[in-house]
Amino acid sequence: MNETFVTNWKSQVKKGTLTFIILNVLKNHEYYGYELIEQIRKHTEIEIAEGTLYPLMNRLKTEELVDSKWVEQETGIPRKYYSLTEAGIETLTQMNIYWENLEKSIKKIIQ
Amino acid sequence: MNETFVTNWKSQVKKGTLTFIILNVLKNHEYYGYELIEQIRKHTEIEIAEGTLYPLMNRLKTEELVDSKWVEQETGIPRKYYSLTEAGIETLTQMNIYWENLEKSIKKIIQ
DNA sequence: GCTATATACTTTGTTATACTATGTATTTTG
DNA sequence: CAAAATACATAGTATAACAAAGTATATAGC
Repeated sequence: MNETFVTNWKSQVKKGTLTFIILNVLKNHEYYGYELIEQIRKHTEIEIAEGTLYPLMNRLKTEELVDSKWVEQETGIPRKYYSLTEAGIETLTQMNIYWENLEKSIKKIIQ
Repeated sequence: MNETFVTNWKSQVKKGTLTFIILNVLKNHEYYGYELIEQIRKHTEIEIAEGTLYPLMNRLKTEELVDSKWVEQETGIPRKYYSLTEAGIETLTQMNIYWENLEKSIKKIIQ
């Protein structure tokens, strides 16, 4: 079969959806980068490479959709915690509307 | 607000979803390129640029997921009709599984 | 004590793909 | 007769996921 095609397609699907997922996850809870990867891997079946997440978080910060703060640990490496900004919440609202619409459209096409 | 971000995000979401949508549309019906754009615009709210569709269809043909045939018109420009190949159907099955999973995961995260 | 693994963040280079813009050609509409 | 719609095509640009590599600390096994 065409394994490369499907593999590649999955990676393409992540463009956009990852941003959307991350922002939604941060809606109710602060997380640090490594934790985000773990949480999403556990609760969904989506694998996020570190080389994907950290640049993504920096983009979100540049866009001022998320804020970050370093938190020193009693033991171990300091963690950078991310939280949604006001702009992030507003943007997420728009994204949720678009996604709901898209999801319905696709569902309609599939069945 | 951050309009550019959302606009850009929508374009990113299309990467991957477009391929998925096109293949699903072709599952039950043959269409020609221009018609695909129209059908999808009417039935969903997804806009596909011509400069997006035609290269996409060529990729799908190179990957042997779709086949195409020119059909002369009694009047007007000949149309290139696309249909799914066997490989296309199998690939689509895999994609549908992944999508269903992703959709559930996102739904779980959003609620 | 040493090594491997896990944690935690970063950067560089590559690749795939949507989009803008432009072009060709035919047909229909005002 | 000009403009818009139909129908396909391509070149160039921008974006984002990913692999791979690196830094640094902590822990578990031998």
